[in-house]
Amino acid sequence: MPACSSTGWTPKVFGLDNLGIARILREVADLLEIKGDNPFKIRAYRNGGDIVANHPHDLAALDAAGLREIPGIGKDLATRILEISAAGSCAYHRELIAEFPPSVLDMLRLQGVGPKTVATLYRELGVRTLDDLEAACTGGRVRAIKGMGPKKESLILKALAERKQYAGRHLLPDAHNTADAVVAYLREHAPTAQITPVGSLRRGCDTCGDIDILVTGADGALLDAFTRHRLVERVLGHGDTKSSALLQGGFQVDVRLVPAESRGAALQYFTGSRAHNIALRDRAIGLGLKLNEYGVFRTDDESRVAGATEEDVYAALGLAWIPPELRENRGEIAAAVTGQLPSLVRHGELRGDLHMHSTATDGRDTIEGMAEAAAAAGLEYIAITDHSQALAMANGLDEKRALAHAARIRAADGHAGVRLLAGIECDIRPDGTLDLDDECLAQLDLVIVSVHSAFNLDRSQMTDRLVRAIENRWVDIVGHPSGRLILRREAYPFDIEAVVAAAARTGVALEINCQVNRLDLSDVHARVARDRGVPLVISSDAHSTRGFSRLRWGAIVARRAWLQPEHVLNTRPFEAFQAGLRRHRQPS
DNA sequence: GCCGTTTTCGGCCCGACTGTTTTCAGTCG
Repeated sequence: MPACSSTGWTPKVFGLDNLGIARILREVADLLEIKGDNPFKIRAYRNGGDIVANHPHDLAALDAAGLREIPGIGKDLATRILEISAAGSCAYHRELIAEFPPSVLDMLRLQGVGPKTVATLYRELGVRTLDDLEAACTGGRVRAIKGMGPKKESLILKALAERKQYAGRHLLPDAHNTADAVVAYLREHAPTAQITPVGSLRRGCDTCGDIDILVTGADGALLDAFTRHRLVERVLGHGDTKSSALLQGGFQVDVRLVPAESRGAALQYFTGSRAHNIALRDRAIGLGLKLNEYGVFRTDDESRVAGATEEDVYAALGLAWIPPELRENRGEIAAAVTGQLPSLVRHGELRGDLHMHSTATDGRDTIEGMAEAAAAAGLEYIAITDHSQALAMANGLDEKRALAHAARIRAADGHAGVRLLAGIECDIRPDGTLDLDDECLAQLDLVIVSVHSAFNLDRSQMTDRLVRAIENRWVDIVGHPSGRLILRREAYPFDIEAVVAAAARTGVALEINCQVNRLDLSDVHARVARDRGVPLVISSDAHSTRGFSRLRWGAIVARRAWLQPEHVLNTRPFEAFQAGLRRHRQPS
């Protein structure tokens, strides 16, 4: 737990949270790259940005010594982070902005446009914005530059058009659907080949930028077939071992052929995050080995040590096989060295689902219908948790209706062999009080509390709101605790440490909500909760009988958060689950 | 800019593909 030491603490005026700090560090890296600075310095800043963005604790609360304890943060980065977290920016960043207008960074995001091109366009043609760039291309000025030609020019124009059409990233389930369709198509053309999606999809990241598919046991004809897939809009590259194409809907799909003896090494290489792979390569070098996508080789005589299976590759590096969801360089390599990797929870281990809606409010199906669908999904128990009155739009329940609804749920207990709990998803008002009185909440079997309004409170107000709600005697679970909508809305600002501490103190569980654009808590926050001994639940928030299939995505988030079955309340049998709820615990 | 059982300097992951070249630089993952 980070603590503020007496030295180095600066009261914040324009302070930034981790994501804000990370954004500036990454921007420094981009600007240095355009400037043509030392590539390793660029990497240090970019790496620093990744570390800050994924750090579970609020770095603004640390002093220089505390920051420097984080691997990858040295003297200079610690200084920059302190400056940014106190003042909202740093002098070094401002110096770089003075050299290159920040609008040139938009150009870096274009497919096929890198830092050298951006620098050249700016210096030779004075291109500062995407509009400038479009004008330069249509005016034929880009092709006049040495090293560029008409193809480059039309490539940039296409990239500009696509940028307008597609935002770039996609929700994990959408990526899965597209990947499944492409894999099925490839299987038709190469029935005996081994075809596996890798990359961020295999790691289970909540969004995917593109889809990587690895193929063993096929030849170039399969790549030809891939480029003829009916959804392919544009072929970005087509060689002997790799083809890239842009699909309708904005997905970029890369298909790579690898020989059988390299399959494991390629699976590893194309699955691991950049940080995980760099750490593994470092480790290989330390062992006198070289790791690339073809295998593990001895440095001295280039002889092959491993490569056919992932297990062999990790074993050659002295490591246990690491589940793909953990390959983010967040401690998994150290755990693999000492044999302390977690035994991750699996979707099939979920016995219950604690968050769903029925026709009483905004659900589409009846209590009995939900019970039948739950049974079909292999669940042993569910909680029906309709909305409370504040959500008038959803026909939310007042105390009287909530209790009448609870009676109906209890009357259906055991329907289709499923145990039913009479619950509620009760709104948390802006001041942290709840939308139903305690007398009503006390008579229910399970109470989830959620924020559905007033997202614009400041950080301390939102933190107080959540903590106050958690402290209500009858609250069992906090639903979608951060309020984020992936690719649409950032999480509201709040202090995860304070919320987790309150949950730990009271025995309240935090939810991993499985709505595909929520996945809330996130992997990083769920891991904080786990580390503090807070119980978690994985819940579908189903609004119809089809909603139970979403539990799959929550299980992936849980795995990325290093959760084992014992960390997840709804892996327990019914009675043990009930005993784990806050209302049945003895007050401490 | 970071880091250290090869340590305070001198390393730092690396190969495929494309376009503009005629041997390679830039981009991407």
